[in-house]
Amino acid sequence: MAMAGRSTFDRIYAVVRRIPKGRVATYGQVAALAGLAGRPRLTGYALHAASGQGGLPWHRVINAQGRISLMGLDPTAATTQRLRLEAEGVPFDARGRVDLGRFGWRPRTVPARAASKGR
DNA sequence: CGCGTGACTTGTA
DNA sequence: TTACAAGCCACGC
Repeated sequence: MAMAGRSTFDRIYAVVRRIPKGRVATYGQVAALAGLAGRPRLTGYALHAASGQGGLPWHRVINAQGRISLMGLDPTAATTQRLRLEAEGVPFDARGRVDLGRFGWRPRTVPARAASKGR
């Protein structure tokens, strides 16, 4: 049993684990999917608390600017994050940003042909 | 229980 | 394009 008292953090972890490989999600995106719309900071907080958790693809979570927030906090971890994403096929541009328009995660994918039309 | 801080976001200048 | 301010909630002291 256990599991009854799902903490806010656990919900965030569940969402992060759902991010497919080769895609990235923003803190706000994760927060919204976790039922915490409007509270993106909690996502960052949860990830910080999960620092060291194995199996958690925390590196797939970046900020809305397509940038790695850890830059000013833990440059070392930021480098690791970037390397992991590049290894999964997520490229960074010269300014160190990811094109969320192409590599941003799209949950509930495929709105029929609406999306397949473009491209 | 109160205050400050923060892996954030959005809006305005 | 960058910089500053306000809103938001959980954790640590």
